[in-house]
Amino acid sequence: MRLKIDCIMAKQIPTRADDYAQWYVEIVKRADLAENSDVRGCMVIKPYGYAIWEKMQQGLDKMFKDTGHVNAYFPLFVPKSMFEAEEKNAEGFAKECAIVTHYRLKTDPNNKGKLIVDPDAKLEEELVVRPTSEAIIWSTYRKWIQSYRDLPILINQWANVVRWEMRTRLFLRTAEFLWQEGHTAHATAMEAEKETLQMLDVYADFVENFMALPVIKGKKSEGEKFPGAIDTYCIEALMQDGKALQAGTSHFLGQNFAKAFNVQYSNKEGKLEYVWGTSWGVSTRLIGGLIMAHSDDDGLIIPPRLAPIHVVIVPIFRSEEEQTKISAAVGPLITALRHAGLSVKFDDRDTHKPGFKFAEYEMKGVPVRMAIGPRDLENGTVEIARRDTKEKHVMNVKDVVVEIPKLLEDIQKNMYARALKFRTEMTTTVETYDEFKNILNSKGGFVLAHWDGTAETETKIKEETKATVRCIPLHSTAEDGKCIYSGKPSKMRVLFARAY
RNA sequence: CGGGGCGUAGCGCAGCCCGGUAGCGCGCCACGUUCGGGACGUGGAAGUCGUAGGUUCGAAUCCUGCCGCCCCGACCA
Repeated sequence: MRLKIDCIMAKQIPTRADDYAQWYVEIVKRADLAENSDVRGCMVIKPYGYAIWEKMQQGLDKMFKDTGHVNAYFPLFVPKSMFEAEEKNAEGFAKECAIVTHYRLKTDPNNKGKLIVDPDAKLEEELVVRPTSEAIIWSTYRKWIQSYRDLPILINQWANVVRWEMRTRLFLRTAEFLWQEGHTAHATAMEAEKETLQMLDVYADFVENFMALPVIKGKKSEGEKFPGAIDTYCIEALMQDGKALQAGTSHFLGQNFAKAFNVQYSNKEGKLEYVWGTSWGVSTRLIGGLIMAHSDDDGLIIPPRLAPIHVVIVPIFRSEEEQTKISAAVGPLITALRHAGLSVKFDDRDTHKPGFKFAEYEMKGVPVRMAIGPRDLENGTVEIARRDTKEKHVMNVKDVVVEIPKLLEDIQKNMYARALKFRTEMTTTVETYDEFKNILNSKGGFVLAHWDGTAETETKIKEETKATVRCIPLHSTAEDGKCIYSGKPSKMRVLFARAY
């Protein structure tokens, strides 16, 4: 309470060290990314936040297309009987489904101006609001697939889904969220497995190169895998508070959905076989990860490749005359920078002072700020400030168009390097359960430890420490050891962490 | 669903215990001075006190019902 008041007075937000969760919420709100709506658990994504999502969409969509996928759109509603066809999938999501039971309202005869659900308009069959689209998509694929010639089907959809979570947090877990879900169908298991891993690589590539966030690729344990999948692969990223965030998943579905929806094809020998499937998705949760991984106590820091605005230009003037002169000088610069493919904002509002604008764009995480005042006009210079390090330096106007793109690249690289260094420092290898607990309670982060591979041990560790097996890393070397909990033999270390 | 808390101006809150007809900060509007790191002064607008009922001469304040939200837990791949 006291902290809150102080923060408002000082126009500052709680620091990460003070209260990480509150810091996160304040960044989201003050950077104008999103806010809680009047609908329980659902957020309004504001223009600036949505612009980041659009950047993510553009980056991912191109990568999907480059790997042969096309976009399509399937219905929001799934008839209950269809939803329950794949048993494990249905069970896994049953507890968090919103269901449509009626199709009409009517005026309340006992309460003027109010509406009630019309009891006569009960649906013959309830409609589930999709928490994920495997069911509706596989029931459609059934109609599309007869022969091996119809395969593979490589489809992605950009959509919203609803999962009625008990507790929600802006971007990280909301009742409705935006995502993309890829759903592919293949003739062979090998091809489907290859697709699963290919998309995992696409996600890792995107998160590392666009979001500047290193990830660990791995496989989920039996207990953590997607309901209805044979194998779930994931990428795990580390946030600044030492907790892990699952940034994307790619599932090898085997023939589970093909069998549930009876999707068969004739192979070259004329024999009927069940189709092999995959699904994979990332969501607006990535925005939450972006914030938690990179931002600082002064606000958001957006990696240039996802920044809606690359460069903001703040003119410094006292009189209208000065303002006019600066605008004239800035004009060609803006044109040149835009020609270089950059998104440039010239903030010449005279309703706010420069200091206010500096703080505002720092809060919004704009990678590069350029200030131009009377002094610069005389010297033919501008002041350049980079958001990631807060460093400022004076630059000749003639160098701007060449130097800014280089600077943006440097910021992108620096952000990745910083996040990688953090993750490296926050990854600990332990041999004993005591060590394991100590690390979790002192510094947190990723912990590499031996595990016997059983669900019982996983559950016990989770109950006792709140840490879970994030994944069984794909690229780690086999190493004989003993499970930290049970002492049973283990062939390799797995990645543990407390997670979002 | 269990435990706790809160609904008062756009936002954040005080007032409630001890009933007398609503206040503070930020924001907003106007004017002036400011403008190279979140400016200041003066004036101003803005609230059926969540909702329905009860007690009372009188209710933001006391009582009861209802609604909504938040936090902790359970839940959440």
